[in-house]
Amino acid sequence: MTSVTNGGDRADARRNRAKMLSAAGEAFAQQGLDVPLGEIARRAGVGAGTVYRHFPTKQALLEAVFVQHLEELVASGEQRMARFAPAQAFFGFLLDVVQKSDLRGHICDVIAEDASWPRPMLRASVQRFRQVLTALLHAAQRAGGVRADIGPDDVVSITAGCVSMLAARRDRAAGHRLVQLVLDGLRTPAAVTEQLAFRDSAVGVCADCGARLPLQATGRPARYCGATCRQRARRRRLAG
Amino acid sequence: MTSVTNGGDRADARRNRAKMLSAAGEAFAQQGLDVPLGEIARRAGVGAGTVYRHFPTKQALLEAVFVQHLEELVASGEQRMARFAPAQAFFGFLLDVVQKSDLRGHICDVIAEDASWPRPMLRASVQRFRQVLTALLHAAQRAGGVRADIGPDDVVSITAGCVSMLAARRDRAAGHRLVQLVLDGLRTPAAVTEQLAFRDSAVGVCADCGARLPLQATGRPARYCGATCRQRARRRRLAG
Amino acid sequence: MTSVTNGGDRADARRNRAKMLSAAGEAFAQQGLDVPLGEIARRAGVGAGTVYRHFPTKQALLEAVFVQHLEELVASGEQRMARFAPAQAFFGFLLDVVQKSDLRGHICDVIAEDASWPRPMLRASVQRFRQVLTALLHAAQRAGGVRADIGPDDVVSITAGCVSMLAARRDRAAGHRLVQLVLDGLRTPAAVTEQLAFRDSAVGVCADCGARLPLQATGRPARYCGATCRQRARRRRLAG
Amino acid sequence: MTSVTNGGDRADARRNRAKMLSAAGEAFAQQGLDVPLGEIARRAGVGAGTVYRHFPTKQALLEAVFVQHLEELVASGEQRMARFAPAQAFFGFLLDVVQKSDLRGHICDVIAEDASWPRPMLRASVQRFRQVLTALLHAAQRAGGVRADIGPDDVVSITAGCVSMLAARRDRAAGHRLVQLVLDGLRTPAAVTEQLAFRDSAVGVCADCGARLPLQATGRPARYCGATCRQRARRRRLAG
DNA sequence: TATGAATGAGTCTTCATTCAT
DNA sequence: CATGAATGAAGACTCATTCAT
Repeated sequence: MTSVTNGGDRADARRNRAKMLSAAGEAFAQQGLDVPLGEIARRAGVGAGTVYRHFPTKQALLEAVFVQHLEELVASGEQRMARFAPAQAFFGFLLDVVQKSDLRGHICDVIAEDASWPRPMLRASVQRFRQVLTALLHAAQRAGGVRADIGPDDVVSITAGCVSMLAARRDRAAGHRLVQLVLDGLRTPAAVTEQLAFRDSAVGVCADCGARLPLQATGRPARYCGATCRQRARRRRLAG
Repeated sequence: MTSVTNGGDRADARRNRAKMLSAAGEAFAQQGLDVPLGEIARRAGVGAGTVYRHFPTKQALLEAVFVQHLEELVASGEQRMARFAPAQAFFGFLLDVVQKSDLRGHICDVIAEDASWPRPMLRASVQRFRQVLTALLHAAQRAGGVRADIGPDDVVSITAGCVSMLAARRDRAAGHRLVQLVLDGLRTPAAVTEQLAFRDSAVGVCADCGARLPLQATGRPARYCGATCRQRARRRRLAG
Repeated sequence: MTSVTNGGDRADARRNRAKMLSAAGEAFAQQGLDVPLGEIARRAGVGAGTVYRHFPTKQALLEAVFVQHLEELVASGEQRMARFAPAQAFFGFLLDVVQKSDLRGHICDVIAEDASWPRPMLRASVQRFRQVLTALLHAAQRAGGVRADIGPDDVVSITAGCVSMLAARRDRAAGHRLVQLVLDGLRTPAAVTEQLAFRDSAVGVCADCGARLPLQATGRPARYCGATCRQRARRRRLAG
Repeated sequence: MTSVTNGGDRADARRNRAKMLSAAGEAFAQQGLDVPLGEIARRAGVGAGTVYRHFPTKQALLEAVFVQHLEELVASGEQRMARFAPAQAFFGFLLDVVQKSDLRGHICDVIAEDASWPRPMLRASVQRFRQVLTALLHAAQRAGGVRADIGPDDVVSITAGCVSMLAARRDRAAGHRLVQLVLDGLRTPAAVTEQLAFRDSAVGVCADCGARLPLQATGRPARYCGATCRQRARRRRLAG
């Protein structure tokens, strides 16, 4: 569906395309948007011409990478919307966006609607992304978990800022704490106080996505809102 | 072309150097770090060779631009430290850093201590910058205006994030509001609640830097902590 | 995709070959000899590999196009030799060559004996072409319709020049007039004078190929030497 | 005046520019318009970047070559117009054009007014060229030396054809004879007959440009109309 | 066998850096 | 000392040709 070339039915071609997208994503993230195409080709283990067969220009390749990234985020957002409480879904989504946007912050320029990226496919993906984001935001606002004076553009900007914050930080754990701190700024003042109170006692809030946890009278207090967050936190601990 | 005295020549050279630094700063900000050196020379109204006489490589020029930028920030920070109350000085300084770092966020990579920038002069400037920042932070923390669990690195990261936020935003006023929101996250929980309360009644806090204002029983309530912030806010209103 | 019988497969292959030759001819004519092979394959509706199955290199394809072209011209020349009076046959043949060599003059390089085209098949075709041309020329010279101081090479050169003339001209009718004018230069001086006199009265010469017409005492004077020329002229009038 | 760069005052730069133009002219003529720019740079003895400093694209270089060529022709035409009798000037000019257009006929595409060459400088040169050509043609027609039913476009086409003729011919002398033959087709029928008669007796016509010579009663009959044609014919003999 | 994906050498073009004027 | 011309290494992109499916 996201292919630039139309009917590439051959299995090897599809595999190559995936290899290139993945290699390009890593290369852009590690070496910046100026990484030579030859480097991407080398990482993907193909010739330069093969890259051009699939993506007519370097710009097209970059856009394909972004499109793929956005679509993963959209899928994740839609799942959260269906499974979690509004505020939990919203903040979990934002964390997801920030953590998966390792592309040294270059993704920011794309998420922020920018007239200089006119390719229709990318534009459509950006729109879908913003739709999901807006839906999550409004639901969370209706549920009282997010300040009412915040709009989708604000959320996008804050997200972009968090990505930069993370990119500028070698210490991932510290970075994550900061992201939490910044995102907390989006909560309603009441919710902030609540959060702070809870956090002081280290009880009642998911240690990963920050969503409130149902208080249980007995048993060991839950630290995470579910298996997903527990696993994510664990991976983060292991990754250092 | 040559002036009357040898001393005049040196003055010419200094003026040229300033022209180049200024032109380079604008060029980097507007066209990114990939702007050709010829373009910078053209903006400065000098030949390419002249740029090389003053800066041995393009990298050196870039660093000189950053050094100048950092030194301006340092000077501003030292003034604030001398003139304002700790928290006010700290937050005013952060706002200053964010607003003057129009270099589309490229400055972030520099402020964040990075091993790939080994030039001693830049390194020294970065250190001075971090010293001022640390002093301001600790003073504000001792005064109870800033959360105690925040370190200098965190502040740098947050600042970098705010620059990105502003860069991704066409609407400057909205961007500024967001920056305020994020920086508020650094205040102590008590201070936050206070702020929020004050802000609701629109009294007692500088509308620009957010520092607390001395409550006066009579007379028109102050909106700004001083002439500087009033002027800055005015410029922002005029700029739209 | 495969037909019913093996014989059918061979027929398919022959049809494919014809499609490719025709597509290549058009492509070379319209876009020059630098047209990509992929473009030719696309025009022929086959894959690039199929072209290579039939023609080992692009050069070979080009030569096959020329061979086909030359053989059509040879066939046409032989027919004229058998059916028309010598001068009429000669000039008609030249017109044919010029008009069918729409390949923007690229054919010139081939017709002119050139050592850089060493493929035997092409060489044979060129030889056959020159044999026919020489036979027509000599016959016309023996018949007194063409200057005696002209050799086959001269005729080839003049033909090439006429093709260029036509190619440089958007107005086909005007181009055709010029070709006539140039070819008239090959006639014997006496014939030229005759022609001019005739042309003044618009009688006695085929209005298309310029061959002399038998004068008839009665009846409507003939404008063309035969149905072929009449038809050709008509097509030209319709094409504008 | 024809420079793309504006104030290239330095002597070495001007010399380099001339070297490049000359090298490019030869390269285009010998290897066609597809000759790599590196080859041109090599012939000129400069680096590839130097070519691009003077001519921003390959197309621009090609056009500069044509402009220079056209301006030489224009200058030659204007001199002839001032010094010779109309018909003599006209035919001498055409010979000049044909002989100097060694660019394997590629010049044809340029002389023939073509919308795909929109650069203003080239366009201006083409216009000047056509003005001179038209002036020469009309003067010769008024003087009765050229058929009245010929227009400037016809002359351009014929010239282009002659260039191709010459290009397809290794034997320069034979080529020259053919050009004469074709150009004679432009003379008035009366002039043709005259020419032919004269030529038979080898008296009274310039052996190079074909202009009539004043008959002298005594002394050795003149073979050329002046020193220029004599010299040109001699060069041609030596060149073989 | 036909297809079209992969290849990589070759081309145009840019630009940091050097150097003659 | 300033200038801007020259350099050439490097990058984006094309396309003839080969080869796996």
